[in-house]
Amino acid sequence: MLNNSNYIDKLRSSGLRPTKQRIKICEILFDTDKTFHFTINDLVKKISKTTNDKISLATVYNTVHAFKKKGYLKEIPINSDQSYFDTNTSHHHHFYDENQKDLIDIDDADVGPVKINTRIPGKKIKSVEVLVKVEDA
Amino acid sequence: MLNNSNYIDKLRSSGLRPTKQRIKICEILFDTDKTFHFTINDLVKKISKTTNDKISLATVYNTVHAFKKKGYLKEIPINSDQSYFDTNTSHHHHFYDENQKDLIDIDDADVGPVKINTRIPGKKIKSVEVLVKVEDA
DNA sequence: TTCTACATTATAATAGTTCTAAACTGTTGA
DNA sequence: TCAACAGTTTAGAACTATTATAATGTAGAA
Repeated sequence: MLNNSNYIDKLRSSGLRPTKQRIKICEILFDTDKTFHFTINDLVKKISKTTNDKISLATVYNTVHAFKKKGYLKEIPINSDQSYFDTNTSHHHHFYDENQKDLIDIDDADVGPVKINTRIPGKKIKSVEVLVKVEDA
Repeated sequence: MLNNSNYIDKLRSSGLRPTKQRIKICEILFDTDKTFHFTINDLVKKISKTTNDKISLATVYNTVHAFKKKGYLKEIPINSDQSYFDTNTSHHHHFYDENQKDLIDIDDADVGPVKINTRIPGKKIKSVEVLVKVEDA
């Protein structure tokens, strides 16, 4: 678990000013061993639960986007409606529970190697993501 | 290539009334050997290019959703902003060109078998989709 | 043809996200 | 230390994609 001064260093070293809003969001997102998935809405709720200071919605968006750009968060493509983010930035895959509308990590090691036997000329592969949709058995 | 009376049969047999708007949209979506990807916006533009009758936006949404529900279209999860649909409803995967914001089919046969070595208790796998993000080499 | 249920339409409403411009605050350097 | 600047936050407006609404229209059955 990191403490605030670690977050300050982390932010500063990535060229982001360590403001109290950003530090607070760091605490919520990264102050745990577990990684998790969230929407902006989830994050806003979590902020209002854990602090009395309100952080404006625009700041939450700005911060999440800044963190995504710096590689501290990953965005996960799920059927439209809203953006899901993942604090686990390592390469891995996902289950998506269509009944519970819930995302669950799949460790990279739990997915056999994915072979792509075709290429697009002039393009290089950036990532290969597997989304496994599940439903009640 | 199908003609209108085929579309009328197709619609009727799936319990959708063959209205002229639906037939027009069928022509645009299915009147070609090739399958393709589109957003609602793309489709609206294509409609206004190929006909003088205007089809209201609400009808386009309704029709696309009806077709999706009937299995004539697939929705593809790509980073948020808007929904992508695919006239290719067979099982297959996608390249997503991050520079051109373009989707390209990958034939199922061009992706080696994907092994998922973990399960969620009480859930069964509905689909396994691979999204390969590419960028300029 | 006439009736009825389903479709279409324009428009309003909603939800998620981004923009804007003013106020605020970390940081730098005198 | 403190002023000044550049980056940040903020509230609210604006924007975009999508869905809901309620009136009008139309396909198909009798």
